[in-house]
Order: sequence, then C-alpha cells, then structure tokens
Amino acid sequence: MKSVYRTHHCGQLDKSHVGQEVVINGWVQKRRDLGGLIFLDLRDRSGVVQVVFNPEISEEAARLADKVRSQYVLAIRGEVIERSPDTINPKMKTGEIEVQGKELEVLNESKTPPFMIEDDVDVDETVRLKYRYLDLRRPVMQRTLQLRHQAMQVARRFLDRNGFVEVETPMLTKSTPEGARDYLVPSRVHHGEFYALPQSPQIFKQLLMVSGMERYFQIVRCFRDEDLRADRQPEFTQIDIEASFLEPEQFLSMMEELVAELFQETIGLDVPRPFQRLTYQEAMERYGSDKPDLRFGMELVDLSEIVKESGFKVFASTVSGGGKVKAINAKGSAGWSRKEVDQWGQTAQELGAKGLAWLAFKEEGLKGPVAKFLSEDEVAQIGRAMDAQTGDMILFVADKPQTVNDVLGELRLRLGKSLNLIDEKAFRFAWITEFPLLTYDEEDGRYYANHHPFTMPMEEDIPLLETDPGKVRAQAYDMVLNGYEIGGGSQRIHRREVQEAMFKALGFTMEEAREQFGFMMDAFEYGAPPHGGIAFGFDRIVMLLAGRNNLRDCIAFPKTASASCLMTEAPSPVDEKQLDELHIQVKEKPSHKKEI
RNA sequence: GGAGCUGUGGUGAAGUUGGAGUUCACGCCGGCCUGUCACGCCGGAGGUCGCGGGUUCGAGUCCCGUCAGCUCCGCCA
Repeated sequence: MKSVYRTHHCGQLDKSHVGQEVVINGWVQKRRDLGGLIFLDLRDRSGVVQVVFNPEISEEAARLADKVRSQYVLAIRGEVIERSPDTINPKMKTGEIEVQGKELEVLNESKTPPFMIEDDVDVDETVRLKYRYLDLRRPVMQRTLQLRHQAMQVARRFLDRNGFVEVETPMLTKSTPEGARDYLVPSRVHHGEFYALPQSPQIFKQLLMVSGMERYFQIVRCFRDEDLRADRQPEFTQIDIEASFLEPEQFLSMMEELVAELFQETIGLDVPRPFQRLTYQEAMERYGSDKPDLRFGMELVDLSEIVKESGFKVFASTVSGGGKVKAINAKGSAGWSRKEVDQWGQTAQELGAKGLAWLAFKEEGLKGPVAKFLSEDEVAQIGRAMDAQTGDMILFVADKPQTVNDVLGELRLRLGKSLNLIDEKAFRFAWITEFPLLTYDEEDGRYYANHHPFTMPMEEDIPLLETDPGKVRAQAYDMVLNGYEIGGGSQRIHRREVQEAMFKALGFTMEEAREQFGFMMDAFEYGAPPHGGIAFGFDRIVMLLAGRNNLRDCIAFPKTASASCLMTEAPSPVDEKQLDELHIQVKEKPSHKKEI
C-alpha cells in the first residue's frame, strides 16, 4: 500500500464511489467467515461499511483477513463495487455497496473487548465506565459527543457574533464560605493554606464588567463538592455570560435567541419565542416547583376558600390554622383499585404529607373517604375548580403551604409519568422570575442569599430589606426546560447603598463584608457599570438535546454517584512525600462501629 | 448522613422449600462452509455465586456486617 492511511471514511461511501479505489481505516466491527469468502464490517467514526475478501481477487488479503478479530485496527485498500440486487442490505446506510478488499494491513491487534461495541448494548454501567474508552467507541456515544461539540460551537459563534469576548478565569482561586462546598487544593508555597476550585466564575465575571469588558463569556468547568444526582456531577460545564449596559429585558431576549439557535442548529428544533414567564410564586402555586415541567397540565388548585368551613374537619382546621388545602386532578383515574389509591397515599406520606385525601367522580356517584363530609355545594365548587369530569380522581393535600406545594408538585410529576401525560418529544421553555432574594436559616438564625450576595433586589422591594428581608424579591431568573433548570442568573447590584443594605440584611457589618469580599467591594468603588448575567448548565442542555436522562451519558469521562472515576480510579491515596511537601497530615479514619 | 434497588463464567439473565458451580442466550477458541450482514453447522474452553462473618450435616439461596453501582432524600442554584 502506498500509504496505509485513508482516502475515504467508511460511512461516506455510496454508489457514487463505485469503481473507485479507496483506502479505509477503522476498527473491525464484525467478521463473517464463510470459508472461502470473508466479510468484514469496518467501523470508523463516520459509520460502517462492508468489506469482502475473495481469495480469487487477492489470496494474500484473504489470508490476512482470516486472522483478523473484533476491534482490530485495519487499513484496507480496495475497490468500491455495487452489490447485486439480492445482496443489498437496506438496514445499512452503505448497504448498496461494498469494498472489495485487495490489500489489508493490520495496524494493531485488539484483545476481545469486555462488552460488544454496539448501540443497544445491555451491560452494567460499572463495566462501561471502567472501559470508558471502549464505551465511547459505540456510535451512540460518538453521536452524543459530536452533538455536544456542535452545541458548543453554536454557542461560541452566537456569543462572538453578539460582541461577547471569551475570557478565561482562574481555576485556582479563593474559597468562599457561602454556597456549595468547595474542592480545595493545598498550597505548597503557603503552609496550611488552600486554593479552591471555582464553583463558578461569578466574582471574576463581575470584575470583568468593572474592567470594561462589557460583554464576557466563557465555556468553563465548575466544581462543587456536593453529593451527585442523575443531573448533577461534581465537575460540570457552564456557558457563563455577563453583560453591561443592557436592559434586563434585552438581555433575556438575547439569551432566548442563543438557546433557540442552539436547539435549531443541533437538532433542528424550532423554539417559539418569547418564552413563557412565571414568577417564582406562581410556579410554586401552580406546579409546586421552581422548575416546573410544562409539558403537561395537572396544575395544583387552591381549594382552601371552598373547604374552609367544610364538615371534613381536617380541611377546615388546616385552613383555620394558616395552612392550605390544594388538589390535583388525575384525569381518568377514578377507577383506581384500593391498592393503587393506597400506594399513592403512601407516596404522599413519604414525601411529607400527613395523608392523601381523594374524591373519585364515578358514574355511580362520588367515592372516597372525604365524600360524605362534603356538602353538595362544596362538591359542585370543587368540581368546577378542578374541571372534574366523570371518571376523574381528585387528590387533596392539606398542610402548611410549603408542604402542600412540595408534595403535590412531586405527585404531579410522578402521576404525569405514570399516566403517560408527558410528550417526550416536546420542549417547553420558560423563565422563572422574581425569586426570593434571601432565605432565613433557622439553625444559624440569619438570612442567606439565595443566589449570591450581589443579586439586585426588585426596585420596589428595596425598602423591605430593612423591615422584612424574607419578602424581598430578586431580579433573578432561571431558565427552565422540561422540569430541569438549565440556566440561572440575575441583575447585579452596582450601587453602594443597595449593597450595604444587602450586607446588613445578611447580618454582616461592613467590616465583615470587607473581610470576605474586600477586593470585590474595592473594585465596585471604581465605577461598576450596571450589569447582569446568566450561567447555563451546558451538560444538562446536551442531555436534553440528546434525549437522555442522565449526565454521565453526555460527559466523556464522568464520575460515579460517589464521585469516583472507575477508569482512572481517582481519587486515590498519594505518597507520604507528596503530603509532606503540602504540609498535610491525614487523620485516622474514624471507626464506623457504634459503641453499645 | 439516610432509604430503596442491584451484584451468579467475558457480557446479559434464570436458579423453586437450604441439597453437586446448575441452566440458557450472546461473546470467545478450534473445525467445516464462496454472498453473509443477528451468517449457518459441529466441537470446546471458561466460575472467589461482590467481600467478610454467622446459622446449618449442608448456603448462590437464611441472618449480620461490609464494599461497589444506580435512583431518591438530606446537601447543592
């Protein structure tokens, strides 16, 4: 072979190449030895093509092909030939042609892989993660990584076109006590001191606004040492954005455009704009969640007014005690068996409710333990409020307002899945706005910033910072898609007196604030422009683009639920010498056995 | 930190009432086979039943502990 390297990609070849001599490279997907004839399916990242070795064409190549095994890396020179009609494989993209092998060179052999390299492989994830490099050979994983790449390019192009400048910020930075737990990096030079890996470049991007960068972005790794979930990894990627001198409305609209372009140019989805808006309050009341899945209805309805004097004492006393009675309508579920009803009731209790009251609108009349306590008028009003038809099942929770929303919100999601109400192909975007600025922590006896301490309150709520901080709404917004938070941001405080009021509400004196955020406060005294920004959870966006439901499938080398990497076996112990240099001594692992 | 589920040749599963490392499919190895593409046929190899302890004459199976993976709560914007 003149050169063993390819002239064409496997998946590219079609009828237009018939008669051409080509060189292809790739991995052996499958070998079918018919004795005389040997068929090889050769795979590269573009796809698979069938190569046929016939000893009558090339005895040497056929002899070599006999020794080849799965996942061997090959170079094949051959002629693209049209398959006879009866041998066309309609299941293959390249099924109309095949390569007649004339020369074969084994570029590398391969051990038999621990699992088959194919899309619908059914193998324990532990094995996939241990041999991630093989897992990533599977076409579906290749497609996902390419989709991720495309999404990244679209975002970069869009932001560049709109005047955003990509600036890198430090990975070795300063630990801040609020927010998520930091990953720490010990300093060798500074005895007993530590860097922190960034939870996000929040402070730096705001400082870049002070620097006059005006529009900044970065596609950046962030780190949070908290426990994992299917949609949470300890290191993850944000599209981090900040802009000065932009009306918040202009900014949000531009971010909608970014996301719409991203979905359009990757999966061809037309995203209607502007996005639906819900205030935090509204989202909690109607969906029991600050990241509602809007692909289906089943909204929470407040029935407190209707049942406040009801003969059903649980309802009446809950309302008079300051609680709420709310319900959802499980359409068409009046026929649930006793067992099913009990199971949902148990779920409600596991979620924190005292119980789950129910009312079934059946052909033969109302059923349910609540039925006989409700007046005809109450039933009629409930029926209207819930839009109840015959065959519907109304599920009630009576409790503190927050418990009611939490429980019904979660029940709504589970029922939505179990009743198949969710259109899996739909993408429903929304902004959630007017988040509470602060949350009171009972244990610490103080308020904490929900977003971060530089989030701008709503203008009209600023006076409340002194009188009723818990009521202050923030100029903060989350972008929500199908029940996932895919982005969050805010307008930032750029006025000194507002920042002071904020720190006061957080219980910091100006001196204490200066200790923690000194450089930030210094900077803000040199002319901070009005600015705001957002950070998108890039991995989650890719996950939704790819139609998957866990982040591990969208990250090349992810961590397990216990934050380890099964391939590299990180984290791992290190040499005593390394620890010495870092002035670190590891404590004895405490015994888990409890004294009796 | 807590709860649930899972762990059996390389992979995926089955294993009943506690009675022989037992079965199936895929893969792997060898042989035969010139139109296969889930190739076919014949033969073969391959096991720390996650790990440790206990109960028992006897444990894949029952009990306790532990490790790993997944999902969720707490935690996390």
